[in-house]
Amino acid sequence: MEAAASLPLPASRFLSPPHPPPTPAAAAAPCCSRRNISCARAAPRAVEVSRPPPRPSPRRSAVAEVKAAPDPVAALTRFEDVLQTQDCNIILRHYGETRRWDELSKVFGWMQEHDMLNVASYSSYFKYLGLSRNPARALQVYGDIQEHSERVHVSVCNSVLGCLVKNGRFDSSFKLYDEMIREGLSPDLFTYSTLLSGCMKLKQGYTKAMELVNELNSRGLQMDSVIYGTLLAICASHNCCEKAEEYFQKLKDEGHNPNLFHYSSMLNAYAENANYEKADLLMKDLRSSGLTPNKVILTTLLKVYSKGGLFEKARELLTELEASGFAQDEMPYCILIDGLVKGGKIWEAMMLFNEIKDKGVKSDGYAFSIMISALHQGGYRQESKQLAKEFQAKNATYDLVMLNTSLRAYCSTNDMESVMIMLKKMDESNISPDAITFNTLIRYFCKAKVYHLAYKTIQDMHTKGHQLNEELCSEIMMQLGEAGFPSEAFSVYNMLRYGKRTVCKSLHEKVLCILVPAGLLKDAYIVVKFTEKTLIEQDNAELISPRSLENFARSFMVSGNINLINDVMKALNRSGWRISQDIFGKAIQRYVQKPDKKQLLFCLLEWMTGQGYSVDSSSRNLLLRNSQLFGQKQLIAEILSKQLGASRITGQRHQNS
DNA sequence: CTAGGGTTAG
Repeated sequence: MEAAASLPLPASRFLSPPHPPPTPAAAAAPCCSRRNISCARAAPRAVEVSRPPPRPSPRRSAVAEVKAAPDPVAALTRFEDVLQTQDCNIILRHYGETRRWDELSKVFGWMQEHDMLNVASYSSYFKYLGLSRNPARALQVYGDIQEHSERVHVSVCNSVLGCLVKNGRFDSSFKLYDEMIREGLSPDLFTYSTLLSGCMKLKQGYTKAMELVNELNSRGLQMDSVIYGTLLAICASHNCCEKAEEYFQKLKDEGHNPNLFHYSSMLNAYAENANYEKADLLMKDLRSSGLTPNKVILTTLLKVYSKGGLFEKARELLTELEASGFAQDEMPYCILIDGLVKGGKIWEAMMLFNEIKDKGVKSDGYAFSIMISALHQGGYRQESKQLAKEFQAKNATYDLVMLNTSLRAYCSTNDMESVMIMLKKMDESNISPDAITFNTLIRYFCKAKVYHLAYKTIQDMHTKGHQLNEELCSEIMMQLGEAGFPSEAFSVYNMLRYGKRTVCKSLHEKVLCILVPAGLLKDAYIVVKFTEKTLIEQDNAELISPRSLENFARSFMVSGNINLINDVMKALNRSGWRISQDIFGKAIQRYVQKPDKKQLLFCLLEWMTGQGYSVDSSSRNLLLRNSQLFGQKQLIAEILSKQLGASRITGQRHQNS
């Protein structure tokens, strides 16, 4: 077990040529040799007597021929009458094992058409769809299974769930599992194991894992050693140290011997809190139980010491790792470098970084990214950029983290050319930017005062479904307003508003102060209406100051869309602001200029009466003077007198308050 | 001749 733990994956799986020699003899060789061992003792003579004729059966040779054919579908069709489902499964697995995904799918499609699928076919196909990173196809094929007994078959279910988990589709794996249960799946230990391994990288993974453990127990299943390993790993990565200790003890109590997986997870749990005393005790326990620490154990212990600031001990341990040949790649050095940086010893970290460069330790860029970030954070911008350049000059391959790290180094030294090179690299390597990338760029474009680029990047970030950084974006919203791009500013406001449940209260007022002077009154009205809605939902104090509301109202009455005037009045009133007579006066002036809107005018006046508002004397005179324009002289006079009467009662109340 | 689980780094 321990030996297997530190061994890499079987190399042959990756080194085997894409088209292995299809000779039946070679394919059968391992099988024969295994049989010889057992058969030699049991019945040595029977082999000679009962050996079948060397001539292979027609089914066997058909399988061999399809495996070797350049066009497997054509070959399958040729042998349609000979092959059975289990033969096709052999062929399917062959294309899976040799990683020929295109042929794999074609063979599966052919089997589907010829109604030659059984649970084994599905299980295998889902496994390879997992390996070829195609969970969507697995979901689709699973969804198309008609036969109920196949849909809830535990191996079919386990394989499709495994495919999802392997590809990071944790949410859909849990959803699908619930569906399977509803349809009648009886999950086994492997089902739970598969789902639990999905909890490892999930933010709410610990809670979900506890749910699954309860469920597993209530079904009468017993946790095995591997499940305990998974659980310990989940506890460690979710910083539940005490829970990890509890499970570790339970594992022992149930008669299991902890192995190196369990110990390494425990160490990892202690590393999170830098609990080196407990880690040392655990190491004693490990050795006394007869286990030998492997590369992972020693590396994780190094993490405990590094995080705990025990740099002397960490150094010693690193030397031990080197002596054991466990320090051939940069990982253990990275752990110590990272610890030194976080402990404020940036120059010691730098020295170790240089040391591994001199030693020629194999690097994937991790050490570079740690140092580039460390220098950046320490304020050594130029040095940080130098390292980024050095990495770039090595012509190494980039991943997302390395790109982000380099990008930040270039942005903070205002090296636009290198920024563009990084973006090009990102494109070429098909790496999609994440929130960090976007925010780095937005911050940079903002600082460089290239607001249109900042805006474009915000838009891009929003479209790709990332949550915007409110502080940064509201800063750019202001800048866009100042630079004469009010529509863009409003668009940023909307992206913030729709992206988050709550935004900072002052955001609404800020955008209003951009929109009103720019004459974008309809947009300003949308802002006011929205805050009115928020007021109802959150029941809190004013989001927009009376002063800004008044500015908006005045502008709207003068030049806003006349058809919306009444709506705006109502919205203003609902937002808790007492509309001044001056504003009503402006509205009435507008209506007097447009007599065909008389219905709207009447509505306004009626509404005012209902709300206890009244027009001032000059508006009153204006209306009476122009009442013939509206053709309803009598009606206007009536409405006004009713309003006057009403306001004598309520008006006083408002003045007093 | 069905699927299938656990440990370390930016």
